[in-house]
Amino acid sequence: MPSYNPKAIEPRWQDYWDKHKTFRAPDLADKPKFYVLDMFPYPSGAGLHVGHPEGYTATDILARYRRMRGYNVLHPMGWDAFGLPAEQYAIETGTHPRVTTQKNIATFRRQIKMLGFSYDWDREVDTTDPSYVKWTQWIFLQIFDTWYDAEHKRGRPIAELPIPPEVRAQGEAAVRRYQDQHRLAYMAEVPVNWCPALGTVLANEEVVDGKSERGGHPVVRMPLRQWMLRITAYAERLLEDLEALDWSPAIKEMQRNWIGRSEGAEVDFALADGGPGRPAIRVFTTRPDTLFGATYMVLAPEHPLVPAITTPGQRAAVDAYREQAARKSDLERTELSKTKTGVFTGAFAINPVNGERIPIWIADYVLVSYGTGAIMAVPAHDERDFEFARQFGLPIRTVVRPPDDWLAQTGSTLDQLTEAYCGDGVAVDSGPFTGLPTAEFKKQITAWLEERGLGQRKINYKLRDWLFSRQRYWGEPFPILHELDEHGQRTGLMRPLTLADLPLTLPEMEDFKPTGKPEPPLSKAVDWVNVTLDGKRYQRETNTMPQWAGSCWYYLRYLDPHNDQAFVDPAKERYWMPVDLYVGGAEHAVLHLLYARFWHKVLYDRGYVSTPEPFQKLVNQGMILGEMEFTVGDRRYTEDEVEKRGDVFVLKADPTVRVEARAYKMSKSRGNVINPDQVVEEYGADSMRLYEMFMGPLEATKPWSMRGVEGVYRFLGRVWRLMIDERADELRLADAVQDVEPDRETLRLLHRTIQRVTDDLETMSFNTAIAAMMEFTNHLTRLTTRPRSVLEPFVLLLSPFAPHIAEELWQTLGHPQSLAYEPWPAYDPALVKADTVEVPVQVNGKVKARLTVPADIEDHALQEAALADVKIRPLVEGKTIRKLVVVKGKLVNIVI
RNA sequence: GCCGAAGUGGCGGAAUGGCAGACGCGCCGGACUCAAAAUCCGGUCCACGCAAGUGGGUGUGGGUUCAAGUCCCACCUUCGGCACCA
Repeated sequence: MPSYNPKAIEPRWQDYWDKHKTFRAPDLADKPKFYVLDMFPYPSGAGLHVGHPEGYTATDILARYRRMRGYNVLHPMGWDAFGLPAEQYAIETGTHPRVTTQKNIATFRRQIKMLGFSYDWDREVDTTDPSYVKWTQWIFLQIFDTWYDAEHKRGRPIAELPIPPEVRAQGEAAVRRYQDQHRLAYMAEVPVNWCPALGTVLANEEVVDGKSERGGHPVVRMPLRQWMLRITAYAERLLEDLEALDWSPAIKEMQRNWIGRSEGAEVDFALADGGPGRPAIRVFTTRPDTLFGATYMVLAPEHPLVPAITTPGQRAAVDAYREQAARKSDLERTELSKTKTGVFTGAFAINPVNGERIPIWIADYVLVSYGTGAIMAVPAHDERDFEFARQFGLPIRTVVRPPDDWLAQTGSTLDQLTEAYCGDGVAVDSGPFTGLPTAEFKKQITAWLEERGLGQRKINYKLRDWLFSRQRYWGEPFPILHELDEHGQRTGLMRPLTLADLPLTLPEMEDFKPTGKPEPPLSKAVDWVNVTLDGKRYQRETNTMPQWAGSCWYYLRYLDPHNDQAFVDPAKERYWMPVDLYVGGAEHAVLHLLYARFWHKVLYDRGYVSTPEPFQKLVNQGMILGEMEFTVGDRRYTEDEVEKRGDVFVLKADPTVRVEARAYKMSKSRGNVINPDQVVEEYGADSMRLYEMFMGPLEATKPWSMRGVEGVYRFLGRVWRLMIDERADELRLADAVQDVEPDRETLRLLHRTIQRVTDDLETMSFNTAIAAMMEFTNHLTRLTTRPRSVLEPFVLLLSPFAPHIAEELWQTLGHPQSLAYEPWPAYDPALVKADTVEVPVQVNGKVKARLTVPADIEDHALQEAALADVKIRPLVEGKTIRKLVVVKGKLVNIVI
């Protein structure tokens, strides 16, 4: 096989690496460690997508590079294998999800192995494996066993939760209930997103525009008793600790927005006309400085005080509105938000700052789940309140003076606003606070309210507690038993399983279909559900955990995947953590990363991990789009049929027809999906890897191009021919390869290339690293004798990118061992420098001449040479030189 | 609407404030070949010109600077995220 034949080379080296366990990472080595992690895939039935190898190749290159730099590299792969699609498929075909899942994993493993990634396959994890589930359940029990000590800002064992004496006085059951209310994992009756088509409840995050994220099925709201994780307790730390992480500003911002911290005040509005016993209405506001402008209040329709305050005359209208709101999904609530709706309750409240009576309304633009579920409405300074006030003819009172140009621009006057002014300003019409700027007002009014017991400073978050249960079969069972009384009814008390009881595996069931009701399929496994323990009867929890559970800690299991005594050995955890580089798609920017960070912090508080954050550096690879398409309406054209005229593409045949030229997201329906199997079949894994890295910056969205793959394939062919005799029948070195000293320029270019590739690897600029190697290859191609001392380091440079061809060449160059642990080539800075350089000479910033001068030329010599140049002299003669800029060894600019 | 990222040849893209377009694709020409493919060599931002050359050019308009794709201000477009969060 004398010509480059990846099909012959690649499987052989993959076998070699497998057999020799070349990439096995020793547990605890003296070497510095480097933990480089990919977001593990969900093994879907569709097989690997070209998007997967993009991130995997990037991390693989760095893993191989770091090994050569002497690091102990941890580079693992596994399967996020619980999840809806496998179960959906199972329901449709009657196949057990375990069967489908294992089949899909086998496909994914084959495809990933065919790309030659240097994973330590001994560390492979599968979230559905009972030995993995065991520890997912164990971690859940740790969360269950933890309460959040707000004072010390950390999670602590539930046994350390202070029990108020009045609770203790009520006895053992009361204490347990009190504890259960404070656990980080707790059960609550919550309005959930019930999806009838999927037969499950979905997390808020799994609902997009009122439809299920998977499948786009409609979702309705209904109250249900569910498991919740108290992620909100960690909101502040999740926010603060972002600071020190080496993540892209975009992702950090997305997480910050999701957490949605806002600072303000809670203020109590007393009910008018009420006796001393009537409760006050508490609102949250970020603008306590606008209290004097509050002209009405709004409660969420679900607010618990609504029935109590509604006057008889308004009851019918209020009840009707509440019922209507309850039926509406979130989608309908927002979609119909063009015009605001609401109903007056008939009740009035007293504005605490001025004693004014203001009406209390209910409206669905106020959400029961945020803040206190009630607001004070300041229509002059809040867009939503302004719109509502207009709708219902409520008074609008300006209490912050807008800037004059804003008034002019909007056509407003101080008394007649045409829209709400939401900016800062100086207070007007605000009693004793009139004249204060917004920030100062906020401070003073908050203190004023606190003194009088009317309010206090308050921080609120958009982040909600995490709905953690699903009504599905294919997930981790909760390791929880519900206590039954003598009548077989649940008492509400729970008993966690112990480590010895784990893993609690799924019962084998003939029928794992959803029940069609919010009753989980596991409830049908009667034998499994009913348990007697220590003479007491229990029922197992029949919900299962969501897919996120397994992915919240898999990066820890890789450290010690076969340990059956602990989820990870503490010494190994200390050695490897944190993850030095985590690469994956931006679709996980918020949820997976936030959930994993939350679990990690709980484990950290409980002393099981040593770092407060799991992922030190995070990089999101960009999306790979399909090939460029030229379309007019639905009609597609080829590149040859169109041309560019000015800024747009038109048909060659009819230039009046404008052609849409762009690349689209790959999708089955569009028919533009690229299959990695085919690419590897045709060009080999090395070309696939190289192309995905050469397309452009890792983080950019970029279109696929088969011609581009061909381009890098040709490059590898050129590299091959640099060293291999193509005409020979046997694999042997070309005659041009000789043990001679390289010429000066070749040596310089070699060192320059080492420098460029090394620097680019450090900054993950893979595309330019490849360009540098291409340039060097072009130089070597022109040489008739090619020194071995140049080719060998070059092969090492190439090896992280295209490992199969590099191993093959390395072996042919006479090395019997894999190059995986060869030292990375070093460059000599002295050799990188050229002897002479070309320096442009500008006159008034325009290049007019070029000088070839010694690289280390002194400024004054360069200046003289520039002025003396034949092209420059006539341009400057007789003119006054106003300024002369000399950039050392780089450029001369003469300003006249 | 708000937040974030990005706009450079026919295409993907490259450029610590210092020669815009590296590298690759495509295209044009040449060599090799009976021929083709493959390969190798050369050319390829646009306009004018036989040429030497001249002028223009990094989404638009301004600004800072000896010098701006790069820095500042305003705007336009595309992509991604959030979206009644008080």
